[in-house]
Amino acid sequence: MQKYTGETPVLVAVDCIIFGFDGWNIKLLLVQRNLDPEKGKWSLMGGFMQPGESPDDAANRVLEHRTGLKNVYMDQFRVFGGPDRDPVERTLSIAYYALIDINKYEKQLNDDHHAEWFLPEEMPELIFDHNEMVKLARRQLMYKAALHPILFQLLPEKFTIPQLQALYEGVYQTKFDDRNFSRKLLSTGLLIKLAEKDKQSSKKGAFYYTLDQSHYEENFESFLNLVPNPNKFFQ
Amino acid sequence: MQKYTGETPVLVAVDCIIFGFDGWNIKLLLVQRNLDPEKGKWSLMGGFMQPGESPDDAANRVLEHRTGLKNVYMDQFRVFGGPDRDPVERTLSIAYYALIDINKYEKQLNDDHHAEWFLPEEMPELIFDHNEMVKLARRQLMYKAALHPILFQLLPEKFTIPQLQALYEGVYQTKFDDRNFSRKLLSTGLLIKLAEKDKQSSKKGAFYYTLDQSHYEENFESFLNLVPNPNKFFQ
DNA sequence: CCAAAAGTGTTTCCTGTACACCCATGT
DNA sequence: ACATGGGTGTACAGGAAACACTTTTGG
Repeated sequence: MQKYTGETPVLVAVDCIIFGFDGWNIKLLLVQRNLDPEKGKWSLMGGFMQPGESPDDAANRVLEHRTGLKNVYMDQFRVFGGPDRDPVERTLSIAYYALIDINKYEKQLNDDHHAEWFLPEEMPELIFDHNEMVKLARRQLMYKAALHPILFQLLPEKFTIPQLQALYEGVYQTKFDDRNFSRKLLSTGLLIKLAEKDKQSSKKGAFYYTLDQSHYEENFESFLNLVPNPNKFFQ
Repeated sequence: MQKYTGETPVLVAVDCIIFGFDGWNIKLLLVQRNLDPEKGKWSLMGGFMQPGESPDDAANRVLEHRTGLKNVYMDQFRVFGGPDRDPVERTLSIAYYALIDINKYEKQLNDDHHAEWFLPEEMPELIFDHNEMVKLARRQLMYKAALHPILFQLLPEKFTIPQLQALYEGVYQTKFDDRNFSRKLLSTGLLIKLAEKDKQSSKKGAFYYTLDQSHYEENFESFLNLVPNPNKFFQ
């Protein structure tokens, strides 16, 4: 077989920044690295791309292996490729962020792999350039979630509007006006109201909603305005 | 030196979708490929990432080598990594789009490298998955230019508002209202009016403007609304 | 009956859009 | 004078944001 001679191949890895939401806070899933160098230190979930795999395949495999979840929302957001980013050998990393429903996550795997959920403020130091990856992923999430309804991916099938709001407030670290928030979200036409109420967090109870899947997919690329004054977060 | 054993390295390339604007139309710069396979066929400008180079370095090198231009606006927008995308050998491609001032481009290099500017509608078939890359790059350009003032990068130092409008109309393939367009752009505070007028295209003449560089950089990440009814392009 | 949270109403403001008109000037 | 494009003025509609109030129900 013909080859491109004289070119130097490099290793290619994928790294996943995995976001979850526990009802109050956004959290990140980290693992303790099980190979040298930096064995035992905290890192993102990642792995090398295998022959026959596309980068997306690799990212999905890593995610399934670590969390037991398939068909997860993922966004490839940046390649990290500085020549010295991995001290062992030149490795290119394709970074993805993933949004998962924390309730579907299998705790069993968690323990097996020495994985743990962290609040962004309480994260330990990570290996290599993983700190930078997390920083960029959080920014990217804020950017995209201001325009597109991706945060639904972090919630269970049915959820209440106050839950949804708590999620947005977690991502943007601000309080939003309750009344405007619910009206804004309802006006998108993305939500289907259910008969059932959640009575856990209040006496009156909040109605459950689900996502209108077809409407969601059709208008996903359009610009919405889900966050008040988004520019204040990007200046 | 320690190594990750058992992992398969792959070649990594960068490919650049280079946009230019000749005053009336958006154009794309393509080259005739000078190595096998597919020698002589049209392709994007690309090259392999070299040891010691980051992907951004590689993209800048390719661009400078082919156009003579440095410090060009580039955006890494997607990795193309299907296992069979290059028939010769597994190659990952990191795709960038670049926006250049067509007047600064050196025609000499053009001829040397068998490069040519094409209208998007008149482009030849390209090798590998380059057609798909172009398609995605054009979409990405529309997306980003609706929110951020990147299209200025395609114009010379000084330009008139009608020129700017023609550019936007080229990118979105629509007519915009002249009066609203100029008012909207002026209200961004990005433009500095010059004393001089361009009398080429009208008797009254249109004032030249330049970009307020500091304002541009400071607010680059904020959302602007530069395009009327942007959602119609993404539904 | 009161407290606590859900969620609907109302008003104000501002921005995006549509459309009419005046301006400058080379021929 | 007049045609041709450049640019400003105006008027309206709809959406975003600020703030008030009612509704529900467990204790």
